[in-house]
Amino acid sequence: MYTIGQVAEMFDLPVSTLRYYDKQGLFPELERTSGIRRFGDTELEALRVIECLKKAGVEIKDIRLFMEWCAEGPSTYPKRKAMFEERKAHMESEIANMNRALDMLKFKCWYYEQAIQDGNEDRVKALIPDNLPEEIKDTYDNAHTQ
Amino acid sequence: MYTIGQVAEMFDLPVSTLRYYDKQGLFPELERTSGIRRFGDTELEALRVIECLKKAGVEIKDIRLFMEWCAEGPSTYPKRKAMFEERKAHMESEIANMNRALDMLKFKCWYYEQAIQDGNEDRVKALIPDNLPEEIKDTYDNAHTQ
DNA sequence: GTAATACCTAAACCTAACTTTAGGTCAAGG
DNA sequence: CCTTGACCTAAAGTTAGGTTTAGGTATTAC
Repeated sequence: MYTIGQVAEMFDLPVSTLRYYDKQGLFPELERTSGIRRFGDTELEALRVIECLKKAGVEIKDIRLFMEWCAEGPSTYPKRKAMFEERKAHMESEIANMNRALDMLKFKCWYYEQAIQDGNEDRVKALIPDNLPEEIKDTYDNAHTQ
Repeated sequence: MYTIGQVAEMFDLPVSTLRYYDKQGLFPELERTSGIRRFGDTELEALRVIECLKKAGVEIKDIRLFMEWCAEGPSTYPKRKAMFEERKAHMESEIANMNRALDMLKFKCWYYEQAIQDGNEDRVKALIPDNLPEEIKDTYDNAHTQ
């Protein structure tokens, strides 16, 4: 069993954030002794899941839902799995989006490299979109589809 | 030249967002005729860049900076390129992070699939972290490094 | 002539996820 | 004793990126 301060240090989070998570219902099984929060294995595992779900872009209220399902027992396995499946699909499309944005950035880097060499944008502008060199053509195409 | 309403339709953005962008200084060259905004090629190109930079996680105030550099001319090419380079690096690490989060999600999907089949988490919990089947081991390892 | 539109501004409001503040309890150290 | 530090609460404040509201102008449609 750990105090809020110890957990804050372990997870490198401010104490205020842990209190906030608690208030949002993210630790439904959290115990207290004379008012003081006592974090156990359940809460540490919850925090690991919270880190994962936050990275996956899940809102606090949906994380709370998940934690409530965990407290409810095996009958909620399908719901929990469905939540992860939905997030997985969402994340995959996010990553695809970001890869397109990344290609735009790569193209812009290349573009300004040319502009710096030429001292102006005239030549490089004239290359777009049909006379780009092979080295950058795919990147451009990928960045500008959809 | 286009009105704000036409541009809103072209980019599928609310008119209020365009006014907000203007107020934030994202169109430093925007002209007006008797108070009415007139969007030209410069502004349409700016909007394309804004979409790109927003996807890349750039804040409005940094986008403004970029637009000001564009208005300043060729002397700012190196600054502009540096901004894209910095964003590119940032984005690459973001994508790497997201791929790790994705692996966590994949693992959780697999985990709950097992739990559903077994009716409890006992067997699957006992497999972690050293007795995982080949099919999921790499995913688990990738998700739990760092 | 009047009503619906499209434009304008300034300022208030909104949401998420925290953080900060103000005020209070309790135990240990000097 | 009294001060320092770790804990507590409720409530107000913060930030980003908009959105909504209230009030006004100008043009077009009937």
